[in-house]
Parts: sequence; structure tokens; C-alpha cells
Amino acid sequence: MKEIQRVYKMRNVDTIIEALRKEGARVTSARKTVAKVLLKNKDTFLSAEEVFNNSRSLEKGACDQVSVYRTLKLFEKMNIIRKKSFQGEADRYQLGSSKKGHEHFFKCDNCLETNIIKGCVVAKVEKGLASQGYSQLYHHLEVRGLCPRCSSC
Amino acid sequence: MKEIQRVYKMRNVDTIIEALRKEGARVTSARKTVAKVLLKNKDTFLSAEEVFNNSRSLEKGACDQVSVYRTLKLFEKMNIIRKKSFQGEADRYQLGSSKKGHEHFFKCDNCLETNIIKGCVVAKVEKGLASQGYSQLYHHLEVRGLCPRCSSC
DNA sequence: GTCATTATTGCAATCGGCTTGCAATAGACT
DNA sequence: AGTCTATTGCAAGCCGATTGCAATAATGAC
Repeated sequence: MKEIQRVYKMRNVDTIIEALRKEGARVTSARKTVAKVLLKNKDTFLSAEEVFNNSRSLEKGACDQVSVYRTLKLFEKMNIIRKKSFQGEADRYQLGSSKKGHEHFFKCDNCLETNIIKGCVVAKVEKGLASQGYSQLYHHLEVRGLCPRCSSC
Repeated sequence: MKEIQRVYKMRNVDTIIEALRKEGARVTSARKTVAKVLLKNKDTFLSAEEVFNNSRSLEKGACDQVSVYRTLKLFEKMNIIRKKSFQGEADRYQLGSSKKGHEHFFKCDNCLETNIIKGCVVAKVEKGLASQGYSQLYHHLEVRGLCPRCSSC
């Protein structure tokens, strides 16, 4: 009766629940719902609105949109999710810590697909700044243009 | 009677006017006002709102806030002004083309001062991407943290 | 200089993404 | 079960920016 897939998934929700407990945060249904939605979309970056829509189709009552915003913020602080932002667009989130090596993204102006740029060149800049007395440095990089496929038409 | 300063400044407004003519765009009072405000604040990046406020104190009637947004957009397209943006903040503009070598900025989380980061490390990334078929690349980089002064307190 | 054309303006409304205040609710302890 | 307080839902609001549209004013032709 025990489906491996199910067990595996549940274990992940539990992981999040555990993290909440560890943090001294309450395990509420809103947070569990958001966690489930994120798990269901492991491979996609979702906007707050998308998380919200997914959550209401997951279970009717679900939770408020504001709670989604608050929960995403909390999860981000807890390093449960990573964020991807582009100017003038809603931030997008995906399960996974951003602490262990952050990423930068390329977004195609035509097909809107994004992909990850390997390696962070900005680290070098930060190192230089740090040696000049700057501290607590972090950064945000967006690269845009046309991807190879869209470039050739 | 001819003050050199005045002449000098006027010549610059005229440059902008000329650019508008060349572009086939009309030389309107709104555009001239925005141009004057930008000239008066050559050394500062102004937000649309600041340009607007400055314009109304420059001459009472001045122009609408919407016109400021539209004019700034136009000037940017014409490469008359350069833009500086940070997440969640209003974009800021300053006279000067951004075409001839763009810049990146550091903004201190404490004192909010910004300064320019010399050299663009992202160019290297773009070069790599270009060799993979990407095209029309551009990017946006923000570095934040604490400046040396704020780091030491 | 007057006219016609059409780009530009001003105004009000609207937008998107996100935040806030606050009373009601529901987790987590005893 | 009862208490305490974190969290929620709802409505409202915020900020930066955009849009639709009728009124206006800049340009080119005459």
C-alpha cells in the first residue's frame, strides 16, 4: 500500500515542517499548503501568484494570497527556497537553498525561457571591494538578450 | 550682458533640442523643462518624481508627471540619459549616454550612497554566451552591502 | 501668417506586485 | 481544556509606472 513516491514526497513536506519547528515557527496549514505546492513544482520557479493559484486548486479553501507572500518570505529567510528576480517582473521561487552557491540567470527576450549561468563572475568584484573595506556584500545580476534558438530566425 | 554660464547651459539645452529634431520628435515645453532639470542636476541621478518636483519649482505650470515618465523614456531611447536602477526602487536618470560603456553601481545598505564600480566583469560572461549563439546581450548588475565607512561602526 | 495634420499632453483611471493594520483564528505550550 | 501569542484573512493602501482618450500645441505646406 505504501507507494514509494508518496512516501518520498511526504518526507519532504516533513522536512519543511521540521525546519519550521526548529525555527520556532508554527506549522500552519497555509505554510503546509505552500510547501506542498512548491514540492509539486520542484523544477519550476513560481511567482507568488502562481503559488497562490496552485494552492487553491490543490485544496479549495487553501489560504490567502497575503499568506503566500508572507510564507515565501519566511521560507526564503529560512533558506528553504531560492529566488529568481528580473526587473519589472514578479519574483519567482523554487525549492532549494540559495546559500550553497547562488546562481545567475539568463532570460531570453523572445521566448522568455531562462537558464542558469554557471559560475559567478561578480564574486571577483566583491573580493576586490572587500579588500577596500566593504562588507556584507551581495549582488543581483540579470543577463538578457536572445537565446541561440531565437537568435537564428 | 551675456553671461558665459548662461550661454554654456543654453547650448546644452540646444543640444538636446537638436537631438529631438534629428529624431523627428517635437520640441515641446515638457521636454525642454525636463532637459533643463536634468542639466541643472548634471551630477545627480534623479528619479522621475524628483524630476517632476524640480520641474514645477523651475516654472509653476511646468508639466504633468506622466509627461516626465514619457520624456525620460524617450530620452533614454535617444541615449541622452543613462539609467540606474535598484530592486524595489524608482529608476534614476542622469544626463549622459549609456551607450559608450555602461556602468554598474554599488549601493550601501546603511548610508544609501551609491558609487560606480569600475570595469564590467559581465562582459566576459556575455562574450562566452555570444560564442554559444546568444545575441543582443545586455545585463543588469547591482552590488549592495556596507561601504567602508559604514562597515566600521 | 494661417491652416491642417498629427504628435504630444494632461487628466483620471488603472495596473502589478507587494505590504500593512487589525480583529479574528488557531497552533503550541501548561 | 485553557491560555497565550503567532499567524491568518480581509480590506485597504502603497509605490512606481502605464494606458485611454479627448484636448492641445508643434510642425510642415501653402
